[in-house]
Amino acid sequence: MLLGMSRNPEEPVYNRIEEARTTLGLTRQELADKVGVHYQTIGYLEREEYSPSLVLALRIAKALNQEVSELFSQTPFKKGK
Amino acid sequence: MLLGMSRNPEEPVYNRIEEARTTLGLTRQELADKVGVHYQTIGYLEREEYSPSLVLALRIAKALNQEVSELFSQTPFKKGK
DNA sequence: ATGCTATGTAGCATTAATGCAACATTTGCA
DNA sequence: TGCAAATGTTGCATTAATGCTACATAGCAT
Repeated sequence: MLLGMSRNPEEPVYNRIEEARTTLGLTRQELADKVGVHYQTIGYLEREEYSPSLVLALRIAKALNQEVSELFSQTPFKKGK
Repeated sequence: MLLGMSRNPEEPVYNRIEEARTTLGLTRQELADKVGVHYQTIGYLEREEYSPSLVLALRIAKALNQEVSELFSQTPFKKGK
């Protein structure tokens, strides 16, 4: 009825969170504070260990002044946008 | 320690899935098949009983030929777009 | 009326997303 | 060098999202 094996979903979602975050000179902790999650959560997302809920994706997009479609994609991003 | 009370989250996300779906003349079952979920799941989303994962939101947007930001929002939609 | 199709609802099981704590590692800077 | 901040990683608990089954209801044909 239990197993300590979370972290590692099925369907990948690629993102540019780290790129957009560092562009704004923000630390993970600061971004986490802005969107109201733990700083580790930002880490998991940047490393693409799992994909966010839609609500979180919307909050992050707003915090980073980007469109959801500019930040997240089902297909890998090319270099330098 | 348990309660059969799922269905009913905290933070609402508004959407136009039903509007976009009927515009295309699709049934819930058909949309569900296109995005690979249960037809009830589409129902729960349209009634805004919970919000989708980002992956599902991306798939739905693609199936309905819309931008994620056109389909989902943290603030209610006005009438007729 | 009968029947069919689309939709609403309820339960319960499973899995992914997130919180949170603890500790390792890396990097920059005094 | 060493310290401190930022980040990586692990483990476990909790909750939301989804699957799935079953049944009720509503509308629209024939």
